[in-house]
Amino acid sequence: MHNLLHNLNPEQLAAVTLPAQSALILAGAGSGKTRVLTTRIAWLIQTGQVSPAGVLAVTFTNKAAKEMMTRLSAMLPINTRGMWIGTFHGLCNRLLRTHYRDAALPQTFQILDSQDQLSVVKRLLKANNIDDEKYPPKTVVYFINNAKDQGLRADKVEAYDPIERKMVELYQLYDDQCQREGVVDFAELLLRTFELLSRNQPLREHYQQRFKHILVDEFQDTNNLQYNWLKLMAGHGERHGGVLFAVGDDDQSIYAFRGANVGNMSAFEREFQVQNLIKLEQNYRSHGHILDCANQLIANNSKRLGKNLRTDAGHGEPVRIYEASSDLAEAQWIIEESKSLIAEGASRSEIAVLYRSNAQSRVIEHALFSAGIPYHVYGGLRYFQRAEVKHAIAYLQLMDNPHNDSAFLRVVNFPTRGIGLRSIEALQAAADQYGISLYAAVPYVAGKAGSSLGNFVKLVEGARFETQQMPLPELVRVVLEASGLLTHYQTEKEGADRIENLEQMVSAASQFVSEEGFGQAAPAHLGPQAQAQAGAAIVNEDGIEIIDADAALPTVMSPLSAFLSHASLEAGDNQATVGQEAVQMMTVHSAKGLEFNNVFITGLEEGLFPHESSSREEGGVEEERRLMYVAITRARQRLYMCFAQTRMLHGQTRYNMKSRFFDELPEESLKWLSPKVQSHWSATSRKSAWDEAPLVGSDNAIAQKLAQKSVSTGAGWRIGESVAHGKFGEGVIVNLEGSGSNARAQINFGSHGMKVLDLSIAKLDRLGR
DNA sequence: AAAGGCTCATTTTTT
DNA sequence: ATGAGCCTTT
Repeated sequence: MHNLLHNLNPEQLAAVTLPAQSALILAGAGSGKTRVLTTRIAWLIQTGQVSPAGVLAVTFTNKAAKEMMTRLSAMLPINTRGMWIGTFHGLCNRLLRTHYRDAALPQTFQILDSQDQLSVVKRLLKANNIDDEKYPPKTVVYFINNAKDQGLRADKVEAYDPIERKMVELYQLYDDQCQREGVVDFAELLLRTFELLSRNQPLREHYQQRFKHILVDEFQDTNNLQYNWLKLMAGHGERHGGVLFAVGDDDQSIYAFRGANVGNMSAFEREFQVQNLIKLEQNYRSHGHILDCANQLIANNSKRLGKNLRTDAGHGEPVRIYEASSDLAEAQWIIEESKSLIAEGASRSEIAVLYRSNAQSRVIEHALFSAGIPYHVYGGLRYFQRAEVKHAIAYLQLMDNPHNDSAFLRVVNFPTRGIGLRSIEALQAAADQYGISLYAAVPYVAGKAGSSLGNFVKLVEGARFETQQMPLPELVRVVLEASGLLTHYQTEKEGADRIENLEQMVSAASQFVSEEGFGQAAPAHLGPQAQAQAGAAIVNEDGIEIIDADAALPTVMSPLSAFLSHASLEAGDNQATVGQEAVQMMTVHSAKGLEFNNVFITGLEEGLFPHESSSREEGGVEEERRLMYVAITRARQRLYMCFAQTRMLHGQTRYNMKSRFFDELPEESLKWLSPKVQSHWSATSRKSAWDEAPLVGSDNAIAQKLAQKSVSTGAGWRIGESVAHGKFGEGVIVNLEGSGSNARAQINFGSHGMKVLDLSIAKLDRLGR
């Protein structure tokens, strides 16, 4: 036991060893949050306060869940595989698989990913002749998900205008359609579980009594449904209840746009009468200057629970700030600095380039590529989302649940087998008429179309029959062949990568089977204890028989069903080159939870970061500031920030002011690097027309304009330059016109708007550094 | 059924 | 500027 608690600081120790009461742990960035969470679980188990089966640990991402299990395994000699550690969605899936009957779902229900959900809605709009201009599918999806996240079914949503009434109607139709198909979307997993346990008292009490300790990670990211789900599980306001241990950081709440409600933290404190609030403020990650920046910046937010990070490490290097003349120059600077970091011995994977929006990555990628520096861009399509993989999955889905219309439509004519639009329309009509799935409607379609469709059905049935006794990886291999997918891509000229991805699915299946313990004869792979339990009914104190989820899971789910859930719930990696020794590029959002020795925060300009759309939303700028806080706290040793005077965005040149966040940082922790002014005007190493234009002339109209203007005014003002005006404050010169005494400047004063000032009259100060 | 042309939007993302 | 989705053409 002493081993476990060894090396914990006083706050961490207090959090880990709290009594069995609800607690809120305010865990600052880099304060050892995951360590506290996992050590708490280990300590509870080791001291005999709870058995591994009595722990429920909830995370948002599979990655976090996996990490928790790995760390826990290292601390205790237990098998964490059977433990209830997972994402909200993964845990709900587990519960619904077991209690599918009570949840009114087919045993082989399948999970729609966002793409599939959108396609269901599009189909629905078409089938009901609804104008998709007036009701854009994306908006409808948003409406539905939003309602579900609030815990509301269609009959409970209040509509205030005809549009909303129609939306509610569509919501109902959508749910009906999903029910017919035997599919559930992500939000449905949670809502269905919530409703199941709300209405089924014995079941609810069973789990409430079972889960003595519930632990939640990233609590600030919970939405209302998730919070209510946790309340239900913890038996809040009920006789049977576990203890809720919530860990989060309100300063790192950056997902309001997808329904996260930071207010859940204070709600939890109030509703659970939390006596144990512990702040983890000791930071083990960043040097002093970096933390000072983070602290001073976030102090500008009004709604905070309050927290200040401290470190024992020294000040370290000051934060270096660079004002680039253009986005290209910004990228070039990042290259130069990265090169010297690498020359000093920094590993490339310890350099991260962060940006507010994905569009910014392009220029930087280009510069890194030209410089021959390997890089890796986060984001993009994940493995299970790639078209060819989704096609293969669709065949598997049809074998397991033929009523999944999305899967049916995806592959009924892929590879092409002469089933065109007309056949599908006829089939859809029959399906609508009888209220059945497309697959089930096939026998009702006569003629040639009927026979092609019939052949497709035979193909699926045949594959199902043929693979009945096969281990999962072999099954996948057979389906890849039988579906014609492999042959199809073999004949295609650009198909090599796709074939490779398809082949990879066989190994993904092998890996899944061995890692998740879903061998063909499932119970044999479990430990003796689980085998004894498997399928056994548990009688609770009310004398009601309940099949507990972990006893029943392997018997209730075929390896195929399990693999399909896995494909939906864990979309896989996004690139072939994982873990390469490469510079890491990502949005600030995806950097959350990561840390690097060297971090660049780029594009720190008004309109970009903070993003312009944030000023329109209530609390938007505060969320942007938290985002900036997350960005800063990713850095261990060196932090770089930069911005550009001119930037290409959406095909237009923009002149942004530097970000307001610079004004919120402690000057003594910063080192402003004077821009190499001539680099913008005379750089010859760069091929860009933009940079070369003033020297050699070019057909780049904007560059020419720029060059002429800067000469014609003679006053020395330059487009992109920052200035200060007595009345309007700081601004950026966007354009220059006229010359001599007629010289005027068009200046963007941010919140004071765009002004055209006469340069011979207006008093302007240069703001260059 | 594939290829080429047009319009349109374009913050952030996991499950 | 760029790419995705949709529509037209071959």
